Amino acid sequence: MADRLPYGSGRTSPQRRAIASMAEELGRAFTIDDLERALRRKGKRAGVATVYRAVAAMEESGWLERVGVRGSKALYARCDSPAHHHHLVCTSCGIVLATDCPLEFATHSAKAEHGFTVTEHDVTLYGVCRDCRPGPELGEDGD
Amino acid sequence: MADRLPYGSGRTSPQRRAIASMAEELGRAFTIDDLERALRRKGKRAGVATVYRAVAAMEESGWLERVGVRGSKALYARCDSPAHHHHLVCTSCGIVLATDCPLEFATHSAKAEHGFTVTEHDVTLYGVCRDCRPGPELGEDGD
DNA sequence: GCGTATGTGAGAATGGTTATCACATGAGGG
DNA sequence: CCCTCATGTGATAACCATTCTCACATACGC
Repeated sequence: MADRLPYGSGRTSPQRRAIASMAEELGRAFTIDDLERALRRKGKRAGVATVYRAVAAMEESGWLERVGVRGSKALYARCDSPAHHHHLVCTSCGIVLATDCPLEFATHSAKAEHGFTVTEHDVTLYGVCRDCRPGPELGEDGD
Repeated sequence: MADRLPYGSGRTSPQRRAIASMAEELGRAFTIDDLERALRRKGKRAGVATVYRAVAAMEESGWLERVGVRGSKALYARCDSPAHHHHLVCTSCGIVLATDCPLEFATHSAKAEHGFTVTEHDVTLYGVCRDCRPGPELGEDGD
């Protein structure tokens, strides 16, 4: 069901159309930089700020999802299923496979389901510990 | 107790001693900034670069571990167990609890084990997909 | 068509992190 | 002890992904 609109209630524009169609076309995880480069390669131009804004809007609408980082750049990917899930990002080709959420699945299930060999994973759970519930944010960061 | 040395084979220095002891003392997840601030509060001074280098060295030696981010800053925490595991980071107080690795555990187990209420989690598995094994890194980033 | 809320883009600003480089110092050997 | 020099320090500049600014352009409801 891809009838979800890339920009939700936002406006469309030639740039945004190009960006959305390129994100679709890439079919794998990409950085803002990848996206810009791909656009340029197709003769489409879009300022950096515009690409960042467009990607933020697409993420906001749920049409795109942040799927981790590559180096110091954020990684994004098209995301069809509205249901909660997680991602298998191939470090070789960048393909992104969706997989069910419950953390019960593990490395071997990734392998069984997708033939995907997990070599690294990053799992951190955020929440509130026993002593803090229900406390405020750790707001003493001052920045 | 900590028979593992904070700096592995590296040298020690007043600054590094202060930094390591402060990391120990904090007893919870901290950013470089937190660490610096805590040092300053104790009258110990250490340049930014020094703190970054010290933390990098401590991470290298396995004495410290990166346990995610807070905003745009990297989060670190003392890490005793050499065994592979994951972290429960309290967004309220920053306490870090270690938990066994296998992804089979889930939200409810965090709750059962630690009284920790998971409100968010970030799970991404990196590896090599069926079609790529055994391929090279996705090195076309060009920067 | 008009008006205006919204998108665009060049460039500056931000902010965490890393590199530079001159200087200081820990620690092993003599 | 003292020398040596590999290694650590720190002020500062550089880096770089991302965000902001602001003047201008344009989508789209009326």
